[in-house]
Amino acid sequence: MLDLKFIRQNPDLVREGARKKRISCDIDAILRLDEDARARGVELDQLRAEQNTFGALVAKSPPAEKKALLERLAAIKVRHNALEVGQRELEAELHKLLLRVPNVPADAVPEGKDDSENVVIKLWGEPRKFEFAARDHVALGEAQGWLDIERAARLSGSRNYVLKGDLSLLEGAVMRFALDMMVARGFVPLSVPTLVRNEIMVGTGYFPGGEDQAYRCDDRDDLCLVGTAEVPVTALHMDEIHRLEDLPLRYVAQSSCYRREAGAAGKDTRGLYRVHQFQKVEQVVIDVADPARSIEHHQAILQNSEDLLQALELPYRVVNVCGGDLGAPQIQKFDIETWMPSRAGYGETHSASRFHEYQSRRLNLRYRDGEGKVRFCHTLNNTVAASARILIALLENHQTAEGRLRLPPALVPYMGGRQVVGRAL
RNA sequence: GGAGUGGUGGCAGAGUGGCCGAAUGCGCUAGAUUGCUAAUCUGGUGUCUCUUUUAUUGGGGACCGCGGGUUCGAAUCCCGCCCACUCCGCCA
Repeated sequence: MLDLKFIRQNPDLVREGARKKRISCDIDAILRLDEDARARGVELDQLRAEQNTFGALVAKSPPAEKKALLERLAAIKVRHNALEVGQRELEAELHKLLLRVPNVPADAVPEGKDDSENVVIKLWGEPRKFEFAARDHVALGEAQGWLDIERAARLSGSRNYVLKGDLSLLEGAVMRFALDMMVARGFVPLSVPTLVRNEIMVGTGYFPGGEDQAYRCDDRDDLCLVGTAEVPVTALHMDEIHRLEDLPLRYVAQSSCYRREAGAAGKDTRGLYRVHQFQKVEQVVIDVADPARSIEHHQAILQNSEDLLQALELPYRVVNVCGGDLGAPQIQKFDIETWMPSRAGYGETHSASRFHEYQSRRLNLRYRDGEGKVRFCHTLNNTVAASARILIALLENHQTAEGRLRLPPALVPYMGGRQVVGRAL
């Protein structure tokens, strides 16, 4: 959410930001409502002030004077109530619109309509050239008895999977490696709920707008399954005012992630690429409202994930996500795409976002600065490792000619000291 | 799921219709005092918002879990919800 004052003072900047993101929103309607609401607010405050002064007199007045006072107060109340009802409606409407105003993207965000116009800013590693007929992760996984998609479909429908044996262990190994790496870098590990209140989804910017992508409980419970640990971790300190010396907060959390993938029918239907449930280790940073510092954090959390991919010996590229592919909440986003031979291309595995105050304003997540002023925090997050997709990359990039799987040295200690797993096919 | 108790400022805790944005204590903070530290004394110490001022400042309004209601007036009374705790039941 943007500051209403900011919108008032920079309407063109906000309009231009929305245009760049290809998100429609009616700034003029907001400004009109805002002006109207403030005018009514002033009048309401005046009426309340009168009410307060005369009300206090009632108690002290002799009975003879009370009647006149009460009559006067009754008149005030009539006007007040009429105004107040309208004011409530106005404010509710204003808030509704405000929730949908997109954050203003950074100048460094490239123009573009969708992901095809994201700008590659870095390449690392060489895609491997196979001197044998390479299998895709499904073929390899099924041949090794590591992957069972058919039975998973019986349990839970399409886009689900069962991992078995060494692949199940490998999932745990990657997650634990990611977690350990982040803890070594000073991030505080958290285990958090994956079922959160509706309010938390709004606070982190997923609602309104993303309802179709989230699994919701029925109306017995006001709960949603999160698509990422970003949600509960970023919201952990909502409604709090942090002391300056407690910032920055650096958190890392592993969680299950749930995505409905509505509207993706027929897209990426094979294998583990687009699934309803996966494991992910996520990093979240909460710090002071300093744009330069946010940029430093952004670089740092991007680097963390690059370091992980390099340790896993997986070729990747970093893209600067263009306006049209950016979500409403982000100032800027870098995606990391990892080489996946079966796609003959790079597939998105990480997403590093910078939000400024957009989330913290919704979450009422604040701190007291050096002058004692209360301000909204800046928030950022990035994937460290997301299980299903990182397994695709590991299986496909590190398969051997015999159909076995070579493990990068970083994972060897997490797989019982083995350097290769699976039998020769 | 049933029965009960409770939710007040950073924390503890008083407040049961106007004298309450809220006692008191702790914490924090500034100053005084003391060779230093500790202790003691004095002052300050919530958030949001409108308005005024170049700014400091001044004035108004709102907020005592959340949302409604009663009343001229609500932290206080009533209703709904959320949360916590205790007991019972059920269950991994």
